[in-house]
Amino acid sequence: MVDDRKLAVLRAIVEDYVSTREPVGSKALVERHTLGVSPATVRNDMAALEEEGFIAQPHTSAGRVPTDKGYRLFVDRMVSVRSLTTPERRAISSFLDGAVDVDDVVQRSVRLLAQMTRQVAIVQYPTLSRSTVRHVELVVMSPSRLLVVLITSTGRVEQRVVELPEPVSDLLVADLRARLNTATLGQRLPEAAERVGELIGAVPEADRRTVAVLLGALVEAFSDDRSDERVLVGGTANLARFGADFDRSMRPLLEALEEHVVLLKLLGEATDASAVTVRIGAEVPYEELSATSVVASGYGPEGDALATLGIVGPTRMDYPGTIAAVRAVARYVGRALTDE
Amino acid sequence: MVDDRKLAVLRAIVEDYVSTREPVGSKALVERHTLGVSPATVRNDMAALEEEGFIAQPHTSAGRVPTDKGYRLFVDRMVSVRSLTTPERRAISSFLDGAVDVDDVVQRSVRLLAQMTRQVAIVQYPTLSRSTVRHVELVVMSPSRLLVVLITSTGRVEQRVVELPEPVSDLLVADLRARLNTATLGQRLPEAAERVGELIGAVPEADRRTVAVLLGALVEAFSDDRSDERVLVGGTANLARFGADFDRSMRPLLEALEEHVVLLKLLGEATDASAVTVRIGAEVPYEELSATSVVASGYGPEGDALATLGIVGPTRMDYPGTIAAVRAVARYVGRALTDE
DNA sequence: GACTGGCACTCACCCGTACGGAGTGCCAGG
DNA sequence: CCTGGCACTCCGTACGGGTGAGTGCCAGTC
Repeated sequence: MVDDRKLAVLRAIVEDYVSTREPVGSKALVERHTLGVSPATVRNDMAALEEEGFIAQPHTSAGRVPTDKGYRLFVDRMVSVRSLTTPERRAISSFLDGAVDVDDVVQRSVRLLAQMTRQVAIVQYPTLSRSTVRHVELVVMSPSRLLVVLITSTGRVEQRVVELPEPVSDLLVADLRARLNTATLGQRLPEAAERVGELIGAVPEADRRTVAVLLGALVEAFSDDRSDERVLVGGTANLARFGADFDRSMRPLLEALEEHVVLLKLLGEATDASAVTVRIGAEVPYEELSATSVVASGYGPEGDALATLGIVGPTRMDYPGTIAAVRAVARYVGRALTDE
Repeated sequence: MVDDRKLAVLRAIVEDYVSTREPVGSKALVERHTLGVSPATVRNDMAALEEEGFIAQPHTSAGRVPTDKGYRLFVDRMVSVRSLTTPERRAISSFLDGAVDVDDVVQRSVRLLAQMTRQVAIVQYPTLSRSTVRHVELVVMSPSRLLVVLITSTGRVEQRVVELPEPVSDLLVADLRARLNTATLGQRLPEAAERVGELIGAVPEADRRTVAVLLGALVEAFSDDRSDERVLVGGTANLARFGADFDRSMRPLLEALEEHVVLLKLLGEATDASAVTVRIGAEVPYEELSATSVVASGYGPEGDALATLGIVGPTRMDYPGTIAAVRAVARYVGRALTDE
């Protein structure tokens, strides 16, 4: 039903519409692309494409516009992700390499993404629960006050001061420190939290009450997921290019950008660090955002998905370019985090 | 020259224009306000006001619109800041009281401010250099690694791990800890940094080299002013109400909102925690933002200006309401920070 | 002298109409 | 199966007159 030439026509329509923002007609199409057929033939193909819901007419006797379904087909069947040029790669890595800590990496990424795609960029902070334990430190501040420090694979430092019901000996602390590190090193935080819970069995009966408090604090530090909800948004100024369809598409988007929980849902679950997800129009899980698309990707060191980043923009966007940009930034951010 | 009735006319024009967004004419004015005179008289006053540059006509035979100078006069001479009603106060304090830490206070404030004023709200994080030392802690992690913890009056915790060139004795650390705290407690950070520098003299010759490294890290923690540049923006969705004058006023504003340095300059120096500053149109230090006004105030515990917060909006805004809101939020945020 | 009512004038805005252009669907012929 | 031709639809724009809100000015009144 959808033969090669119809696909070519759809591709041409999508490309023209994205660049001109205007419904595209059969005549203009054959002029700008080398389809090798006459406008009349293109019209027939268009009628067929419309029949199947890939394109639509804003009104009778107007050109055609791709539908969500049309973009979907375009993205699925026709986007051969171009790899970036060497200068582009170099620009990205030099931009990210200057980062001094995790926060800085995230900030730079969001800027970079916004700049490259000319869309609104969203970067989720590396999820605590997906990162692993690099080091656990117990520090005696006073006989009954202990400082618990957790350093994760992404370089994040979490710390807690614990007030103990009874004093603990340095010996016990040293013992615990050693046990904790061997038990949790390299583990993901949720599993590490379980291991920590199990350690209570190895403690002398007399100290259990005190140690339980201490371990409790540590488990809490492990499972503190406030950072899961943190995202950074950038490139809002690119919204200005939305222009006319203001109240319809822009207002809800601006509202969504303030609700970080919404944004996280938009980005979706990070599945695989190398897979770019594209959600188009109605596929986006918010009705108000039915005129927007989301292009997202997981990212993380060594292809291990730590968190998600992506962009939000009008359904009418340059998918090949955007997908390439998101994929590239995700990859380089992953790399930058590993080097930390 | 500008007698009472002319002021009344100006006030009426400002109020009507703010609420209707349309040039206001003499007839409509006498209908909606009780000025006690006829339209013709109002017209004469209007001509005088226009002569002096307080109002202007978009085109001949149109109503009048306040100029920047007109708003300025309105704000200076006619805004009697209404105090908030008891329910309003209660709402504010209950909203802020739920905050758990400094970050949370700032986040809640920005939301509150955006909601109350229906404008874009900006809150600067409490400036480190203006807060005081609550506690300094030195913790031995291993013979040659020391953890330095600084807790400020606003509840912010800064920490550094210092690698020492040589091991230090617990005794020396205990001594330093005591000296540090007596020397810096309650001091503002910049002064505290100086005191710390002076301490080196009291240290035995043999330890100086090592201690210098340690004190250096502490001074750095004291003077780390990254937080000075941190601001939080909220209520961007309120920009949608700008509506028509899109590219002229909105795009530059959206761009400015991404540049935190620009925002800090917009908010201006916090002078006094109780003084609300109003910058109107061309008074704003950026040409692109000549269609916007900024209402800002310092805030801090006990009236001591720690940092600044405020809103940005169109010159056509409800100044009395906005000023009241900014003042109130600044006051309550200051209080909320003291309670931490 | 200050205020008022009246009057002529000026524009922006809102139609209704007309028209050109781009685009479509359909059909007959190669 | 493709193509050229043709009639039709409808958007966008331009033009023109009518309407209404608003102004400035002036002569009259308290």
